[in-house]
Amino acid sequence: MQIYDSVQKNKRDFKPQEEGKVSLYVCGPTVYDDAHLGHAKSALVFDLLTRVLRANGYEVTYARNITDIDDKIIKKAHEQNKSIKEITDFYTLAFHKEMDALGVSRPDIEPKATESLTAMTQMIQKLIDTKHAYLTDEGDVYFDTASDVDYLSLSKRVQNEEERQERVESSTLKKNAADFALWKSVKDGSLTYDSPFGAGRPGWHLECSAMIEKHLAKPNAAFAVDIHGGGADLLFPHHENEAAQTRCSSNHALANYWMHNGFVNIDGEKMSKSLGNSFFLKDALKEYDGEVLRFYLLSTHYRSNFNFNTEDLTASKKRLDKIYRLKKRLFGMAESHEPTAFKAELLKALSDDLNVSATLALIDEMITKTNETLDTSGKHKELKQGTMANLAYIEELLGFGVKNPFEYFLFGMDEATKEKIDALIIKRNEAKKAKDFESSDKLRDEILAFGVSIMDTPNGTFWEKI
RNA sequence: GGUGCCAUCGCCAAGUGGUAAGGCCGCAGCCUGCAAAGCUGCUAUCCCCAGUUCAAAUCUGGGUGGCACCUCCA
Repeated sequence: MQIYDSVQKNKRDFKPQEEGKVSLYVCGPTVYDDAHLGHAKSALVFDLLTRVLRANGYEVTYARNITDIDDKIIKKAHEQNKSIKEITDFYTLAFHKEMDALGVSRPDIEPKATESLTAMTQMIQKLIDTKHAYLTDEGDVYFDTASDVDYLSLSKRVQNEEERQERVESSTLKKNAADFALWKSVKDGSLTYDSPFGAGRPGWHLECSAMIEKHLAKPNAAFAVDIHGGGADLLFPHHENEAAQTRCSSNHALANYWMHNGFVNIDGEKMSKSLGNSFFLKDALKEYDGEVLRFYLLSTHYRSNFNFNTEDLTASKKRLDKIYRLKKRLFGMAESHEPTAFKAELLKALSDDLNVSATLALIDEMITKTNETLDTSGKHKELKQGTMANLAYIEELLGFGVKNPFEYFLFGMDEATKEKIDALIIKRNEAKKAKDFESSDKLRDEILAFGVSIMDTPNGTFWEKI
């Protein structure tokens, strides 16, 4: 398997530290608002990664955190006159529901900041003991970036002299502009947690380092985790700071491989709430099957920037439809347990830094070839069983085609409408039988008006929601 | 200003030295009462210029045009 390392900036052969075992940590959401398409993209990318790693025989331990301590959460709680926990529980539940709709498997470990405070304060203490952190007169604890010779080695940023010399306003009492908070003292009576450094709240960067240490790191390994992932925006300062905290408080570096997924834009513009509906995942899920969104968001390579628009989304839906039509065509067939060339090629393509485009090309070629053979004559038992195995592998690796194919084509249709359509189809077939094509075509137009397409086959007339 | 990424058919998008995958759209055809679905065929020399090489979309240099990060952000 090959993985592009966004710190070394090249594709590297993947080798976990411990034979056959992979530890993966991904920065998850701050639960103060509904998830947007960018959250979906990130979750989807690392879901795919874990599937491919597992298919390659690795035993993967995947952790993705939930940030439930944050100023934005507190602000929202105040605005809505609710407790912090009400807010975080609500958005955590919503996040899970939406990820489920996208077919994103749950991580093995999902640590929360509120449940990691001991790990965090322990890490701060270590950093203070080793002179990598200092306490200010106001009770804040800052990481001393000047004490870490490797600071900025991750993002390869150059700190200019001006910045280095800068003495920040006396109120913050930071030694260096780049220094970041490990613990913020809070005296205004709002939410605080106890710590040896006084009441306050942990700095945001800290939780990931602490959680990794607590849940994934092996004491004697050179790297705390094999792979660390997240959105491209997190490389600096978030991951830079995480890396600094870990290397200065323990005897290992944070991660051997770094993976950063590209950003999602909407119609060429950076996402913002002013753009309205499609910003939130929950709204997109009202309009489209979660699996269509999954297919679409994964169809572009994870490192590229992604430009969300309905035209491309429709093209993706049509591609997914083809998988489901083949599933309908072979519905009920047994599945071969023999290895197929297709499965090997699929895994090979995905193992090349998640080359989804090459993978989708393989899938389309497989579908076309199968349909072509099926069109020519009846039998082909072996082909059918092999194809069922191929489709099952596509489900396992990519999560495409996991639904009942008949139900898939009914997305968003209520019972009453379905009954109306079925009734019209019976009427149309009667007209067809009587060779009254004028009536039957008129009835078809009525059916099409429901936003469906219909197809006459030797086995009867079927319809699909477009 | 600093750091970095990108530029392939109308649209989406692979391909990182050996002569341009795949999908959507479009056109022609098979099938069909007609359609739909499915299948077949057709559609690019890779932003520009110069260079390296037997050979470049792929390497180098210079342009031009996008974009991201540097502040909370997936």
